[in-house]
Amino acid sequence: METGLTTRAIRYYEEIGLLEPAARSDGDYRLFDASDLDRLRFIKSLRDDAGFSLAQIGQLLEDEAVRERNRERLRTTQDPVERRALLLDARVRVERQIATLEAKSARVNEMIDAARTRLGHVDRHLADLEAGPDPAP
Amino acid sequence: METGLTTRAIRYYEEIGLLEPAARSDGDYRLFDASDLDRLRFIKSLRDDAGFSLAQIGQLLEDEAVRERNRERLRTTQDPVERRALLLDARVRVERQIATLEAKSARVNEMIDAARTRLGHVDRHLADLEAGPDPAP
DNA sequence: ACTGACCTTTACGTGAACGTCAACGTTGTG
DNA sequence: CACAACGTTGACGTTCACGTAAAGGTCAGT
Repeated sequence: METGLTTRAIRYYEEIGLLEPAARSDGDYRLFDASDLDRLRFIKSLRDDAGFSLAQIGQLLEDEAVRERNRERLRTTQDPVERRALLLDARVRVERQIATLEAKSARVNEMIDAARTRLGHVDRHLADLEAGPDPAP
Repeated sequence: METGLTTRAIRYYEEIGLLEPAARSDGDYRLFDASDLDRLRFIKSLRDDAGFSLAQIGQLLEDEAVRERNRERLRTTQDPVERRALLLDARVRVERQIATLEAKSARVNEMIDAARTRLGHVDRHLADLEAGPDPAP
């Protein structure tokens, strides 16, 4: 597949409600437009690169969807109380997301720093070897 | 448990060789010292926070172990050819680790940025609501 | 119209990462 | 020393995220 995902994986994502069922051709073939492909690539990246479970990906995508719906609702209501409620709800969702993501980022960055330090050590040893093979004890 | 891991999980990690079998008491109870607990917490963090699979965690830990052994070997050999080989091997390992980690970090940071932007929007809307409820169209 | 290469669903299989139960031993506490 | 509350090892069960075969339909090319 174009996206690196198998047909089976896409079907599974539809089954568990991670994706809206794709459009179909006359002969029941799934049809994907450019935005569908973007979405699929995004999911794959979250899964492979960021290491999220499908459940977490679902949460993130659903929060996005909720946000879309809330934007719509924000435009159609003038009631300040409801507007405030919608916005506070949105704020809670986004802050929760950020906290989750930052915990992950912090841990990964710690590991990158540690690895960089190791790389530095290795390179220093290599340079030593190049410069002065068998130096004085 | 102290670490948030269940007994079963720890047993499983021993089974698959992720951990060296823990020390045992007279009655065959597992005994953990402080460094064992650190190690367990580290694994849990990699799993939960960073989202690595146990296989990946095993790779990272094994690379660490290989590095330890190589350090030992480096101290005991003077042959520049072997020293160079050991160091180049170490370099490849570390660079592969860094690449993996940076891909993950980049993706996560993208998502954090996106989330922060959303949070900014939400806060601006909330501020608008606070300042001027029902402004002129 | 036919072939081969695609797609479809249904349904069972699989590997990872444990959970859970049974049967039993150990250890701290009254 | 009794006993409740912990631990131990099998061994089977479960959830997630698909893989894979079976039985068929579809589409492009000849």
